[in-house]
Amino acid sequence: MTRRTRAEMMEETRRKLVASARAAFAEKGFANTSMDDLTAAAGLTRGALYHNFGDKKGLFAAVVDQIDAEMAARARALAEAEATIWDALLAEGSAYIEMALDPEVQRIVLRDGPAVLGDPAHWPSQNRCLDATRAAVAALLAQGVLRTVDVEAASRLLNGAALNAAFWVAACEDPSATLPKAQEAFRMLAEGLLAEHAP
Amino acid sequence: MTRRTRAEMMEETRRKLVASARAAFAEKGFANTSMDDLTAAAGLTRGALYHNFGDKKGLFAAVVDQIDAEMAARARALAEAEATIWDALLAEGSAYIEMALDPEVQRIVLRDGPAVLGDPAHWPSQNRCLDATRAAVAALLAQGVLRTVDVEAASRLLNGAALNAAFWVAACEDPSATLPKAQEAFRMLAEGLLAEHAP
DNA sequence: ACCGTTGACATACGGATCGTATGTGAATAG
DNA sequence: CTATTCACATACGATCCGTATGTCAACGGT
Repeated sequence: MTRRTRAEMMEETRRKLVASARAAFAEKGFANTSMDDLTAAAGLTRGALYHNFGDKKGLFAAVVDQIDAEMAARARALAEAEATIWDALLAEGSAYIEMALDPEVQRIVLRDGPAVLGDPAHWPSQNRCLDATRAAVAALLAQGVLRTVDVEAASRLLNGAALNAAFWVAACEDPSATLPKAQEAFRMLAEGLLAEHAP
Repeated sequence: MTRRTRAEMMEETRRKLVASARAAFAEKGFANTSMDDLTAAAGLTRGALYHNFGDKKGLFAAVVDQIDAEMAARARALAEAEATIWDALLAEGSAYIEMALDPEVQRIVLRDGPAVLGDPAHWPSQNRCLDATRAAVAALLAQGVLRTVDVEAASRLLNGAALNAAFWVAACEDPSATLPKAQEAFRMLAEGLLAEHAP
Protein backbone atom coordinates (compact mmCIF):
# COMPACT_ATOMS: atom_id res chain seq x y z
CA MET A 1 0.00 0.00 0.00
CA THR A 2 2.71 2.48 -0.94
CA ARG A 3 0.04 4.26 -2.86
CA ARG A 4 1.35 7.84 -2.68
CA THR A 5 -0.33 10.76 -4.27
CA ARG A 6 1.84 13.25 -6.08
CA ALA A 7 1.28 16.05 -3.59
CA GLU A 8 2.19 13.79 -0.70
CA MET A 9 5.49 12.86 -2.27
CA MET A 10 6.32 16.46 -2.93
CA GLU A 11 5.49 17.34 0.64
CA GLU A 12 7.79 14.60 1.81
CA THR A 13 10.70 15.79 -0.32
CA ARG A 14 10.29 19.33 0.96
CA ARG A 15 10.29 18.02 4.51
CA LYS A 16 13.46 16.05 3.94
CA LEU A 17 15.23 18.94 2.26
CA VAL A 18 14.35 21.42 4.98
CA ALA A 19 15.39 19.01 7.71
CA SER A 20 18.70 18.28 6.04
CA ALA A 21 19.28 21.95 5.32
CA ARG A 22 18.52 22.94 8.88
CA ALA A 23 21.18 20.60 10.21
CA ALA A 24 23.76 21.58 7.61
CA PHE A 25 23.22 25.34 7.89
CA ALA A 26 23.40 25.12 11.67
CA GLU A 27 26.65 23.17 11.61
CA LYS A 28 28.59 24.76 8.77
CA GLY A 29 26.82 28.02 8.14
CA PHE A 30 25.12 29.17 4.97
CA ALA A 31 28.21 30.00 2.93
CA ASN A 32 30.07 26.79 3.71
CA THR A 33 27.18 24.48 3.01
CA SER A 34 27.34 22.65 -0.30
CA MET A 35 24.05 22.06 -2.01
CA ASP A 36 25.36 18.82 -3.46
CA ASP A 37 26.20 17.45 -0.02
CA LEU A 38 22.98 18.80 1.44
CA THR A 39 20.69 17.16 -1.07
CA ALA A 40 22.71 13.93 -1.08
CA ALA A 41 22.29 13.71 2.70
CA ALA A 42 18.54 13.89 2.10
CA GLY A 43 18.73 11.16 -0.55
CA LEU A 44 18.07 13.60 -3.37
CA THR A 45 19.92 15.83 -5.86
CA ARG A 46 20.11 19.53 -6.51
CA GLY A 47 17.35 19.13 -9.07
CA ALA A 48 14.79 18.65 -6.32
CA LEU A 49 16.09 21.71 -4.53
CA TYR A 50 15.88 24.13 -7.41
CA HIS A 51 12.50 22.80 -8.37
CA ASN A 52 11.02 23.26 -4.91
CA PHE A 53 12.79 26.30 -3.53
CA GLY A 54 14.17 28.22 -6.50
CA ASP A 55 17.66 28.65 -5.17
CA LYS A 56 19.88 28.28 -2.14
CA LYS A 57 18.41 31.37 -0.52
CA GLY A 58 14.91 30.02 -0.97
CA LEU A 59 15.74 26.89 0.95
CA PHE A 60 17.40 28.96 3.64
CA ALA A 61 14.31 31.13 3.94
CA ALA A 62 12.19 28.01 4.41
CA VAL A 63 14.44 26.86 7.24
CA VAL A 64 14.31 30.28 8.90
CA ASP A 65 10.55 30.29 8.60
CA GLN A 66 10.32 26.94 10.34
CA ILE A 67 12.57 28.00 13.20
CA ASP A 68 10.82 31.34 13.54
CA ALA A 69 7.48 29.59 13.84
CA GLU A 70 8.79 27.31 16.56
CA MET A 71 10.25 30.23 18.49
CA ALA A 72 7.06 32.23 18.29
CA ALA A 73 5.00 29.24 19.40
CA ARG A 74 7.18 28.65 22.43
CA ALA A 75 7.27 32.31 23.39
CA ARG A 76 3.52 32.47 23.07
CA ALA A 77 3.05 29.46 25.30
CA LEU A 78 5.25 30.95 28.00
CA ALA A 79 3.64 34.37 27.71
CA GLU A 80 0.13 32.98 28.10
CA ALA A 81 1.10 31.42 31.40
CA GLU A 82 1.62 34.89 32.88
CA ALA A 83 -1.07 36.81 34.74
CA THR A 84 -0.52 40.26 33.25
CA ILE A 85 0.47 41.52 29.85
CA TRP A 86 3.46 43.19 31.41
CA ASP A 87 4.69 39.92 32.85
CA ALA A 88 3.97 38.31 29.51
CA LEU A 89 6.17 40.85 27.75
CA LEU A 90 9.02 40.15 30.16
CA ALA A 91 8.51 36.41 29.79
CA GLU A 92 8.70 36.72 26.02
CA GLY A 93 11.95 38.63 26.23
CA SER A 94 13.46 36.11 28.58
CA ALA A 95 12.26 33.30 26.35
CA TYR A 96 13.95 34.80 23.30
CA ILE A 97 17.19 35.10 25.18
CA GLU A 98 16.95 31.50 26.30
CA MET A 99 15.99 30.12 22.93
CA ALA A 100 18.90 31.82 21.26
CA LEU A 101 21.16 29.55 23.26
CA ASP A 102 20.18 26.87 20.76
CA PRO A 103 23.05 26.65 18.24
CA GLU A 104 20.57 26.33 15.39
CA VAL A 105 18.86 29.58 16.29
CA GLN A 106 22.18 31.20 16.94
CA ARG A 107 23.81 30.42 13.66
CA ILE A 108 20.86 30.37 11.29
CA VAL A 109 18.61 33.13 12.56
CA LEU A 110 21.00 35.50 14.30
CA ARG A 111 24.25 35.16 12.40
CA ASP A 112 23.52 34.17 8.83
CA GLY A 113 19.93 35.33 8.63
CA PRO A 114 20.49 39.07 8.22
CA ALA A 115 23.34 38.58 5.77
CA VAL A 116 21.33 36.28 3.50
CA LEU A 117 17.82 37.67 3.83
CA GLY A 118 18.39 41.26 4.92
CA ASP A 119 16.42 43.12 7.56
CA PRO A 120 14.65 40.56 9.78
CA ALA A 121 11.49 42.66 9.85
CA HIS A 122 11.17 42.19 6.10
CA TRP A 123 11.62 38.41 6.11
CA PRO A 124 8.98 36.28 4.43
CA SER A 125 8.31 34.72 7.81
CA GLN A 126 7.13 38.18 8.85
CA ASN A 127 9.08 37.67 12.03
CA ARG A 128 6.38 36.34 14.27
CA CYS A 129 8.47 37.02 17.33
CA LEU A 130 8.49 40.72 16.64
CA ASP A 131 4.76 40.60 16.03
CA ALA A 132 4.15 39.18 19.47
CA THR A 133 6.24 41.86 21.13
CA ARG A 134 4.49 44.57 19.17
CA ALA A 135 1.08 43.27 20.23
CA ALA A 136 2.08 43.24 23.88
CA VAL A 137 3.48 46.76 23.77
CA ALA A 138 0.37 48.07 22.05
CA ALA A 139 -1.87 46.44 24.65
CA LEU A 140 0.15 47.87 27.52
CA LEU A 141 0.03 51.32 25.96
CA ALA A 142 -3.74 51.08 25.71
CA GLN A 143 -3.88 50.13 29.38
CA GLY A 144 -1.83 53.17 30.31
CA VAL A 145 0.88 51.05 31.86
CA LEU A 146 3.56 52.50 29.60
CA ARG A 147 4.80 56.01 29.00
CA THR A 148 3.92 57.51 25.64
CA VAL A 149 6.16 55.81 23.13
CA ASP A 150 6.14 54.72 19.52
CA VAL A 151 4.93 51.11 19.45
CA GLU A 152 7.15 50.05 16.60
CA ALA A 153 10.22 51.72 18.05
CA ALA A 154 9.77 50.20 21.48
CA SER A 155 9.14 46.75 20.04
CA ARG A 156 12.15 46.86 17.80
CA LEU A 157 14.43 48.03 20.56
CA LEU A 158 13.19 45.44 23.02
CA ASN A 159 13.59 42.67 20.50
CA GLY A 160 16.97 43.94 19.46
CA ALA A 161 18.15 44.06 23.02
CA ALA A 162 16.92 40.54 23.69
CA LEU A 163 18.42 39.02 20.58
CA ASN A 164 21.73 40.76 21.07
CA ALA A 165 21.78 39.61 24.66
CA ALA A 166 21.22 36.11 23.40
CA PHE A 167 24.15 36.46 21.08
CA TRP A 168 26.29 37.52 23.96
CA VAL A 169 25.14 34.80 26.33
CA ALA A 170 25.65 32.08 23.75
CA ALA A 171 29.18 33.21 22.93
CA CYS A 172 30.39 33.74 26.46
CA GLU A 173 32.27 31.20 28.52
CA ASP A 174 29.67 30.39 31.15
CA PRO A 175 26.22 30.71 29.58
CA SER A 176 24.31 29.30 32.53
CA ALA A 177 25.76 31.95 34.85
CA THR A 178 25.38 34.75 32.34
CA LEU A 179 21.81 34.04 31.31
CA PRO A 180 20.16 35.40 34.49
CA LYS A 181 22.26 38.57 34.31
CA ALA A 182 21.08 39.17 30.78
CA GLN A 183 17.48 38.51 31.71
CA GLU A 184 17.63 40.88 34.67
CA ALA A 185 19.24 43.63 32.61
CA PHE A 186 16.51 43.12 30.06
CA ARG A 187 13.86 43.55 32.73
CA MET A 188 15.45 46.79 33.90
CA LEU A 189 15.57 48.21 30.40
CA ALA A 190 11.96 47.28 29.82
CA GLU A 191 11.00 48.99 33.06
CA GLY A 192 12.27 52.20 31.54
CA LEU A 193 9.10 52.14 29.48
CA LEU A 194 6.85 51.98 32.55
CA ALA A 195 4.80 55.03 33.50
CA GLU A 196 5.72 54.44 37.13
CA HIS A 197 8.30 52.18 38.56
CA ALA A 198 9.89 51.51 41.93
CA PRO A 199 13.63 50.86 41.63
CA MET B 1 61.46 61.95 -7.15
CA THR B 2 59.32 58.87 -7.18
CA ARG B 3 61.74 57.44 -4.69
CA ARG B 4 59.43 55.17 -2.72
CA THR B 5 60.54 53.04 0.12
CA ARG B 6 59.26 49.52 0.25
CA ALA B 7 57.12 50.06 3.33
CA GLU B 8 55.48 53.12 1.81
CA MET B 9 54.48 51.22 -1.28
CA MET B 10 53.02 48.42 0.75
CA GLU B 11 51.12 50.90 2.85
CA GLU B 12 49.74 52.45 -0.30
CA THR B 13 48.71 49.06 -1.64
CA ARG B 14 46.85 48.21 1.52
CA ARG B 15 45.14 51.58 1.47
CA LYS B 16 43.93 51.09 -2.08
CA LEU B 17 42.73 47.57 -1.43
CA VAL B 18 40.81 48.53 1.69
CA ALA B 19 39.23 51.53 -0.04
CA SER B 20 38.19 49.46 -3.04
CA ALA B 21 36.93 46.67 -0.82
CA ARG B 22 34.93 49.05 1.33
CA ALA B 23 33.08 50.36 -1.70
CA ALA B 24 32.50 46.93 -3.20
CA PHE B 25 31.37 45.25 0.01
CA ALA B 26 29.01 48.12 0.75
CA GLU B 27 27.45 47.98 -2.69
CA LYS B 28 27.25 44.26 -3.44
CA GLY B 29 27.73 42.62 -0.08
CA PHE B 30 30.46 40.23 0.98
CA ALA B 31 29.24 37.12 -0.81
CA ASN B 32 28.57 38.82 -4.14
CA THR B 33 31.86 40.64 -4.32
CA SER B 34 34.43 39.11 -6.65
CA MET B 35 38.03 39.40 -5.55
CA ASP B 36 39.13 39.64 -9.16
CA ASP B 37 36.91 42.66 -9.78
CA LEU B 38 37.81 44.19 -6.45
CA THR B 39 41.54 44.08 -6.95
CA ALA B 40 41.27 45.11 -10.60
CA ALA B 41 39.33 48.21 -9.53
CA ALA B 42 42.27 49.05 -7.28
CA GLY B 43 44.71 48.52 -10.15
CA LEU B 44 46.07 45.29 -8.66
CA THR B 45 45.52 41.54 -8.76
CA ARG B 46 44.49 38.90 -6.26
CA GLY B 47 48.15 38.27 -5.55
CA ALA B 48 48.41 41.54 -3.64
CA LEU B 49 45.32 40.68 -1.66
CA TYR B 50 46.37 37.27 -0.45
CA HIS B 51 49.83 38.55 0.34
CA ASN B 52 48.58 41.43 2.49
CA PHE B 53 45.40 40.08 4.07
CA GLY B 54 45.61 36.30 3.90
CA ASP B 55 42.15 35.75 2.44
CA LYS B 56 38.85 37.37 1.62
CA LYS B 57 37.80 37.40 5.26
CA GLY B 58 41.03 39.11 6.24
CA LEU B 59 40.36 41.98 3.89
CA PHE B 60 36.81 42.20 5.15
CA ALA B 61 38.05 42.35 8.74
CA ALA B 62 40.36 45.22 7.79
CA VAL B 63 37.44 47.14 6.33
CA VAL B 64 35.30 46.51 9.40
CA ASP B 65 38.13 47.66 11.61
CA GLN B 66 38.43 50.91 9.70
CA ILE B 67 34.71 51.64 9.90
CA ASP B 68 34.56 50.65 13.55
CA ALA B 69 37.37 53.07 14.35
CA GLU B 70 35.59 55.89 12.55
CA MET B 71 32.34 55.16 14.39
CA ALA B 72 34.02 55.06 17.76
CA ALA B 73 35.86 58.32 17.08
CA ARG B 74 32.69 60.10 16.13
CA ALA B 75 30.72 58.72 19.06
CA ARG B 76 33.53 59.76 21.38
CA ALA B 77 33.58 63.28 20.01
CA LEU B 78 29.84 63.65 20.52
CA ALA B 79 29.96 62.11 23.97
CA GLU B 80 32.70 64.44 25.15
CA ALA B 81 30.55 67.42 24.29
CA GLU B 82 28.06 66.40 26.96
CA ALA B 83 28.16 67.67 30.52
CA THR B 84 27.46 64.44 32.40
CA ILE B 85 28.37 60.84 31.84
CA TRP B 86 24.71 59.98 31.69
CA ASP B 87 24.14 62.45 28.87
CA ALA B 88 27.25 61.11 27.20
CA LEU B 89 25.85 57.59 27.31
CA LEU B 90 22.62 58.76 25.71
CA ALA B 91 24.54 60.74 23.12
CA GLU B 92 26.58 57.69 22.22
CA GLY B 93 23.47 55.61 21.75
CA SER B 94 21.86 58.23 19.56
CA ALA B 95 25.08 58.56 17.59
CA TYR B 96 25.20 54.83 16.87
CA ILE B 97 21.65 54.90 15.63
CA GLU B 98 22.41 57.84 13.37
CA MET B 99 25.63 56.44 12.01
CA ALA B 100 23.99 53.20 11.07
CA LEU B 101 21.98 55.15 8.52
CA ASP B 102 25.13 55.12 6.43
CA PRO B 103 24.71 52.33 3.86
CA GLU B 104 28.32 51.26 4.36
CA VAL B 105 27.84 50.76 8.08
CA GLN B 106 24.50 49.15 7.44
CA ARG B 107 25.65 46.52 5.00
CA ILE B 108 29.19 45.83 6.13
CA VAL B 109 29.02 46.08 9.90
CA LEU B 110 25.43 45.19 10.69
CA ARG B 111 24.40 42.79 7.96
CA ASP B 112 27.46 40.93 6.72
CA GLY B 113 29.71 41.45 9.72
CA PRO B 114 28.23 38.87 12.08
CA ALA B 115 27.88 36.25 9.35
CA VAL B 116 31.50 36.57 8.24
CA LEU B 117 33.30 37.34 11.49
CA GLY B 118 30.96 35.93 14.12
CA ASP B 119 30.05 37.58 17.40
CA PRO B 120 30.87 41.30 17.14
CA ALA B 121 32.30 41.35 20.66
CA HIS B 122 34.99 38.91 19.50
CA TRP B 123 36.00 40.88 16.42
CA PRO B 124 39.67 41.75 15.99
CA SER B 125 38.64 45.38 16.07
CA GLN B 126 37.67 44.73 19.70
CA ASN B 127 34.48 46.60 18.97
CA ARG B 128 35.49 50.01 20.22
CA CYS B 129 31.89 51.13 20.27
CA LEU B 130 31.00 48.53 22.84
CA ASP B 131 34.05 49.47 24.86
CA ALA B 132 32.89 53.07 25.09
CA THR B 133 29.44 52.04 26.27
CA ARG B 134 30.90 49.70 28.85
CA ALA B 135 33.14 52.43 30.23
CA ALA B 136 30.23 54.83 30.57
CA VAL B 137 28.05 52.27 32.33
CA ALA B 138 30.85 51.37 34.73
CA ALA B 139 31.45 55.03 35.57
CA LEU B 140 27.76 55.64 36.18
CA LEU B 141 27.55 52.60 38.42
CA ALA B 142 30.48 53.91 40.46
CA GLN B 143 28.68 57.23 40.81
CA GLY B 144 25.58 55.50 42.08
CA VAL B 145 23.47 56.85 39.27
CA LEU B 146 22.40 53.40 38.13
CA ARG B 147 20.65 50.54 39.84
CA THR B 148 22.78 47.53 40.60
CA VAL B 149 23.30 45.78 37.31
CA ASP B 150 25.90 43.69 35.54
CA VAL B 151 28.08 46.08 33.54
CA GLU B 152 28.64 43.73 30.64
CA ALA B 153 24.98 42.78 30.43
CA ALA B 154 23.76 46.36 30.47
CA SER B 155 26.33 47.45 27.88
CA ARG B 156 25.52 44.60 25.54
CA LEU B 157 21.79 45.20 25.79
CA LEU B 158 22.10 48.94 25.25
CA ASN B 159 24.34 48.46 22.25
CA GLY B 160 22.12 45.73 20.87
CA ALA B 161 19.07 47.93 21.20
CA ALA B 162 20.81 50.83 19.48
CA LEU B 163 22.19 48.80 16.61
CA ASN B 164 18.91 47.03 16.04
CA ALA B 165 17.13 50.35 16.10
CA ALA B 166 19.57 51.55 13.48
CA PHE B 167 18.75 48.56 11.35
CA TRP B 168 15.10 49.35 11.60
CA VAL B 169 15.46 53.05 10.89
CA ALA B 170 17.64 52.45 7.88
CA ALA B 171 15.25 49.94 6.35
CA CYS B 172 12.04 51.87 6.95
CA GLU B 173 10.35 54.14 4.47
CA ASP B 174 10.88 57.50 6.14
CA PRO B 175 14.17 57.39 8.07
CA SER B 176 14.25 61.06 8.94
CA ALA B 177 10.86 60.80 10.64
CA THR B 178 11.65 57.50 12.31
CA LEU B 179 15.04 58.41 13.67
CA PRO B 180 13.80 60.63 16.55
CA LYS B 181 11.28 57.97 17.59
CA ALA B 182 14.05 55.42 17.82
CA GLN B 183 16.26 57.77 19.76
CA GLU B 184 13.53 58.60 22.23
CA ALA B 185 12.65 54.96 22.77
CA PHE B 186 16.31 54.29 23.36
CA ARG B 187 16.42 57.00 26.00
CA MET B 188 13.42 55.50 27.78
CA LEU B 189 14.95 52.05 27.85
CA ALA B 190 18.20 53.44 29.18
CA GLU B 191 16.30 55.26 31.91
CA GLY B 192 15.18 51.87 33.14
CA LEU B 193 18.69 51.50 34.47
CA LEU B 194 18.49 54.70 36.53
CA ALA B 195 18.25 54.45 40.31
CA GLU B 196 15.62 57.18 40.26
CA HIS B 197 13.73 58.54 37.35
CA ALA B 198 10.84 60.87 36.77
CA PRO B 199 8.57 59.63 33.93
C1' DA C 1 78.78 51.39 -7.05
C1' DC C 2 78.09 46.47 -7.57
C1' DC C 3 75.65 42.10 -6.52
C1' DG C 4 73.34 38.54 -4.12
C1' DT C 5 69.10 38.23 -1.44
C1' DT C 6 64.63 39.29 0.04
C1' DG C 7 59.98 39.99 -0.66
C1' DA C 8 55.87 42.28 -2.78
C1' DC C 9 53.07 41.32 -6.24
C1' DA C 10 51.59 38.97 -10.81
C1' DT C 11 50.45 34.81 -13.27
C1' DA C 12 48.93 30.02 -13.74
C1' DC C 13 46.46 26.19 -12.12
C1' DG C 14 43.21 22.99 -9.72
C1' DG C 15 39.12 22.27 -7.17
C1' DA C 16 34.71 23.33 -5.76
C1' DT C 17 30.18 25.29 -6.26
C1' DC C 18 26.13 27.52 -8.17
C1' DG C 19 22.36 28.04 -11.57
C1' DT C 20 20.40 26.44 -15.89
C1' DA C 21 19.26 23.57 -19.62
C1' DT C 22 17.92 19.19 -20.84
C1' DG C 23 16.45 14.36 -20.10
C1' DT C 24 13.35 10.70 -17.94
C1' DG C 25 10.06 7.96 -15.79
C1' DA C 26 6.05 7.73 -12.95
C1' DA C 27 1.61 9.80 -11.83
C1' DT C 28 -2.45 11.91 -13.78
C1' DA C 29 -6.27 12.93 -17.09
C1' DG C 30 -9.26 11.76 -20.75
C1' DC D 1 -4.97 2.36 -22.66
C1' DT D 2 -2.59 6.44 -24.35
C1' DA D 3 -1.02 11.16 -24.19
C1' DT D 4 0.54 14.62 -21.17
C1' DT D 5 2.28 16.71 -17.20
C1' DC D 6 5.64 17.37 -13.88
C1' DA D 7 8.78 16.19 -10.09
C1' DC D 8 13.19 15.15 -10.01
C1' DA D 9 17.84 13.54 -12.01
C1' DT D 10 21.67 14.40 -15.07
C1' DA D 11 24.79 17.19 -17.84
C1' DC D 12 26.97 21.48 -18.73
C1' DG D 13 29.02 26.12 -18.51
C1' DA D 14 30.58 29.74 -15.86
C1' DT D 15 32.41 31.75 -11.88
C1' DC D 16 35.19 32.16 -7.98
C1' DC D 17 38.43 31.06 -4.30
C1' DG D 18 43.00 29.65 -2.55
C1' DT D 19 47.64 27.99 -3.61
C1' DA D 20 51.77 27.25 -6.02
C1' DT D 21 55.02 29.24 -8.87
C1' DG D 22 57.30 33.02 -11.38
C1' DT D 23 59.39 37.78 -11.69
C1' DC D 24 61.28 42.13 -11.03
C1' DA D 25 62.31 45.97 -8.09
C1' DA D 26 64.04 47.28 -3.47
C1' DC D 27 67.32 46.35 0.12
C1' DG D 28 71.86 45.55 2.51
C1' DG D 29 76.61 44.35 2.63
C1' DT D 30 81.17 45.10 0.61
